[in-house]
Amino acid sequence: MPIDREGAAPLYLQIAAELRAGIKAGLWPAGRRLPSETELMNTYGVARLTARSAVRVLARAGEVEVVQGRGAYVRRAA
Amino acid sequence: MPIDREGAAPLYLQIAAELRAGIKAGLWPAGRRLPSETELMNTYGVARLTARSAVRVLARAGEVEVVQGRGAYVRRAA
DNA sequence: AAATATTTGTACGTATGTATG
DNA sequence: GCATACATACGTACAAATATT
Repeated sequence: MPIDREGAAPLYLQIAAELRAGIKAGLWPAGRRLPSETELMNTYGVARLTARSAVRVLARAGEVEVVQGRGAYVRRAA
Repeated sequence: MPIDREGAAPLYLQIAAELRAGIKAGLWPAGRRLPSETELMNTYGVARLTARSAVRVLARAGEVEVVQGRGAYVRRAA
């Protein structure tokens, strides 16, 4: 599902939703690393800040753990 | 020509231009290695990312070839 | 062979400036 | 003014490839 640049929701929330859907679908199981910010930039055609903001949404919600120099890792569901 | 931090052009483009000028002036002939990213950092007083970005400009243009663990080598003009 | 140093590659953290709605 | 979004730039950390000792 491509992101909608005209649409209502902010890009970073759309991407966050995509990531959530991917996690739920088992695309990235617990312990797996999410795509890097650079990969998200390329995948969605957004700036790094936007990619970061998306990942941060999941991090704040405790769904992933972000580690400097490594990446964002999926936490096992509680 | 020192780089201009206030100026219009982004630092990495200014440095890229400097490197191009050096190549054209024969400072680094074909096959020679450009200064390393660390050297560029020190020479221009910039961060590594900025030095990298400058070299990448030339690499994308096919003017140099970058090899991990070695450096950026000047290609002979076509 | 092994250890160390050099150099590029990748990745996140942070800050600032600009533009738009 | 504020939130969103892009671009630039510095900082930090670690991995991978290469070169040297």
